[in-house]
Amino acid sequence: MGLVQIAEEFAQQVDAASSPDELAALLDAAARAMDFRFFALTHHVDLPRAPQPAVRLHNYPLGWVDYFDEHRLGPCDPVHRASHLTSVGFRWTRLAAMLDLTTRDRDILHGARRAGIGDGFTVPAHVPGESAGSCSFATADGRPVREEWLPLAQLVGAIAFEGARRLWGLRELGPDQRPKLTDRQRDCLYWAARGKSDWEIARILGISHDTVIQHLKQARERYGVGKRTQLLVHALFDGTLTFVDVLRR
Amino acid sequence: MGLVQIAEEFAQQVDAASSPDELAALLDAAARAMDFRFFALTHHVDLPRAPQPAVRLHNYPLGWVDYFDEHRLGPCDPVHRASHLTSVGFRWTRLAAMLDLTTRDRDILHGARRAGIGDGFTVPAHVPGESAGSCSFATADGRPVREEWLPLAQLVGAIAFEGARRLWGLRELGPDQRPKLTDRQRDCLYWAARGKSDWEIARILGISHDTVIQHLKQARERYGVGKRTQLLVHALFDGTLTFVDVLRR
DNA sequence: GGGCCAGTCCCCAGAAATGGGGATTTCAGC
DNA sequence: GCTGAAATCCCCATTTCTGGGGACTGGCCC
Repeated sequence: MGLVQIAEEFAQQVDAASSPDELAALLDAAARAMDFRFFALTHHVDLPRAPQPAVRLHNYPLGWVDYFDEHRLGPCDPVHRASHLTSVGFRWTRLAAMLDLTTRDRDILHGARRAGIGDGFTVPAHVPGESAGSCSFATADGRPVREEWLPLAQLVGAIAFEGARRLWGLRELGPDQRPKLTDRQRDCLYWAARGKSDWEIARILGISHDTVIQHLKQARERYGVGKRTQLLVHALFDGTLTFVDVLRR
Repeated sequence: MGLVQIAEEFAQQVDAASSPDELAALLDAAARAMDFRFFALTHHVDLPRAPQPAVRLHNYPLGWVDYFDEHRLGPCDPVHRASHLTSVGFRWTRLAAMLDLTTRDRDILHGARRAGIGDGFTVPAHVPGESAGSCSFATADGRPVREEWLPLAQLVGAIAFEGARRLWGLRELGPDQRPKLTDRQRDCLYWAARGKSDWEIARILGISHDTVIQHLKQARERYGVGKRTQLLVHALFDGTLTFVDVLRR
């Protein structure tokens, strides 16, 4: 069976999974099939204090997990930090080239090795507005990473992360929970998000100041919020606006 | 040659490419190899310090590009909006399920069809705090998307995006140029994002109204923006805040 | 025709945010 | 012991937003 067929089958199984445990089992099997020993799919947060729900699935040795949590490595683990710098998977051997490794980083990598974790490959996964995350695969210490599996690992990691997003309900909005804005309301909100005042928006759209106020007023009503900031967050969350829209020059 | 071999070869070629034109040629060839006709790699950037040209590589028909620009569709293209809601590639047929399509959205999709663009597949890509974008592949109108190529399209899209980041020099800017907020600034922003007024935040945090104003003032300065809305967008984009934080009840 | 909705415009009063000045304390790092 | 950053507090004036009232047009659907 070709690698891509494996990826497709994996995707179907992930789609069918209905619990984090099932997803973990699928990842465990996939990791082993690719000659890895460990997997770790996680949001990069300080888990002990993070607001739920943050994603974390793995089959790392317990000793390592305890160490990790005790030292609050979520946000500072070098593998996680490196995964914030790229959009495709990378081998851990490239870490030193991607980051300036500090003494502490080296300690962390050493600690992992002592816990039995060998070489690895990490697939970053980011969705704007959500915690940064990644899906890593690692060999048992002493065993090499098999290059020929890495493209598949990239696919499997991405698919698994998206599956986790679904299972954790990170973007669930009830059937008709999504308020709809009119085109004009969205126009106004778009410029408001870019930091324009109502008066400036009026000039940009060629309508009166009062009309802009009116559109934004109604947009707030539709989302049931009273503040421009909340309106913006909701619109970004449900895809009415995107970061690209708002941040682009 | 297996699909994964194609991906590996593509990755090597992208690594070797030394100009956007070369990358475009590689993408054109890859798209055709996957039975697509068009590709479009758009890469929108937000780097307050170093103004970067936005990346746009594509082989769309000129008529469509003109239409797109004339009507200033950039900010509202539904494909771009959807690409911010997921971490894996999606077929355009799923757009309606991912977003509420407005009349204008349907017009855009119609316009694309009239310009000869058929069905497509879009791979989102995001690096927190730095850039977001996507790589799309589309068939000529009337031709179906070949499902069996989509896993490869996912790989090719991701590799191409990362190649564009390299070619546009985005990776050399150093990781930690982006603004960091102090704990207190983040506390204030967190509550501001949830719609609290400065006065309410002061009561919640047990500090004076003026101090809250001060923290938010300095937070705006760090991001180089003048409005609360912009501050919020930047913080969400680079992961300082997440939707989970802000929308959780 | 009547109802509904999007879009446009107008008014007002009060609350909130922004941009400018200041200031002190505490604590970590050199 | 000095420096710098963070956190705290205070004042001012101005702009901007929010919530409350209205009104008129042009489509669309039944």
